[in-house]
Amino acid sequence: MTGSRGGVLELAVLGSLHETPLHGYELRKRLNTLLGMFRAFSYGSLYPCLKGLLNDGYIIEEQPAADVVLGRRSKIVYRLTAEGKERLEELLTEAGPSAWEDESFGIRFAFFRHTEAEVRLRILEGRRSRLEERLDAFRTALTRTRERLDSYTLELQRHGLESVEREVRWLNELIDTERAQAVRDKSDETDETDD
Amino acid sequence: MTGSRGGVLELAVLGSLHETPLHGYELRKRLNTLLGMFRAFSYGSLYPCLKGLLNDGYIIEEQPAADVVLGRRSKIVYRLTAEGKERLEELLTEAGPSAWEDESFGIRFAFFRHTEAEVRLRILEGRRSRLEERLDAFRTALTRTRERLDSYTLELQRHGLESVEREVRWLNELIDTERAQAVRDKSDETDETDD
DNA sequence: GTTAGCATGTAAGGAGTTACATGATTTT
DNA sequence: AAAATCATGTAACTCCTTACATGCTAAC
Repeated sequence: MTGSRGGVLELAVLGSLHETPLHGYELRKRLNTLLGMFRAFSYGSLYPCLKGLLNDGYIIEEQPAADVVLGRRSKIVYRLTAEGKERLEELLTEAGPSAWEDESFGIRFAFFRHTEAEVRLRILEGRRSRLEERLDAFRTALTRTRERLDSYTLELQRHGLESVEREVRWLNELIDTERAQAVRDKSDETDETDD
Repeated sequence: MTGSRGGVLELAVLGSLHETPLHGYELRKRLNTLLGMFRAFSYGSLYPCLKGLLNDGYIIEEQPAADVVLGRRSKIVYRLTAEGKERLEELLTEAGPSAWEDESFGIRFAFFRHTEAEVRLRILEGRRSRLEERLDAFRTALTRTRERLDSYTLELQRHGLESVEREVRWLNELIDTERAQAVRDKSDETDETDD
């Protein structure tokens, strides 16, 4: 509890290291491949973040494997500790605004595999209402302003609107799938107890 | 040249005030309607920005109109100065990476009406190659990593990929339109000189 | 008469980036 | 032997947000 980084990088790092131990350079590449369409991190933020996580005991330097030992130093491989796993779980459990805002939703979704079904649903629904608020605000503003906008502004808004509506449809499908899965899980449970 | 704000807010403010004088509160609402689907600014950044622009002589406080005078003070209306118009033109003329990155492209596009046709084309093309780089990097990474990803990660990447491809198609259409317009403008010119 | 919205501002801080500095290792 | 890429790190800075502080005005 020393570093209090609280950004989205912390989650990204902990989540990545949960899959497999990695060194900084490789970690960054993975992250930027995983999230390439949404954002990219620089070394200038990654290394200090790793330092902080190390300091807090969430990760440790792994003793190098036999085949990497001789001669070549450098390459500091980090591994998640038990405290780190706990911390990651804690981060993945909170389903608040910080989970469905633009900057963080992508990373949250990327680690849905490790997120509880209930939390997944609340995050998807939170994201959806966030976007719907945006659509409502836009439509309200449209009726309020009786101004003629130029064609570029109009085209920008049309495209933005379409993008958001498209994401809402995507979320609808995901939510349906999650709900169906939840029902199936429940009936499985019942079947078992009914036997 | 004192403030050196250099952010995207400066452009947004100068661009908005170029259309019509406004006070801070109203300015923010307009901006957040105009760019609502992409981003939103807070008062905490807007007011200091206005202060800086005022200090640099890019904007001035307008003497209140007769109908706003009596009783009610507050409401500081800002108007673009000649220097401010020059500064705006300067900002709108530079067609570098700062024009087609994620954070700034939307605002740049929103003020395309005030941007030269040539610069418009270069920004649209710059944005497109930026996105195509992203697509290439992704596809390269795909062939490199022979790892099985979980369904959520896969779904995230699929959606991200589709979003970017969709924007590229949108840009293609815009570029075609711009090019056609440029040709038409040129032939108009020729017709006139040919007479 | 109190809530909601209009209106302006500041101080502290967050979450990153850029640019720099350094060196090992692999490829050409 | 030069160039590219792998690898780690820091200091200064940027741009913006959050939270706070203040007061007016309109609507219910």
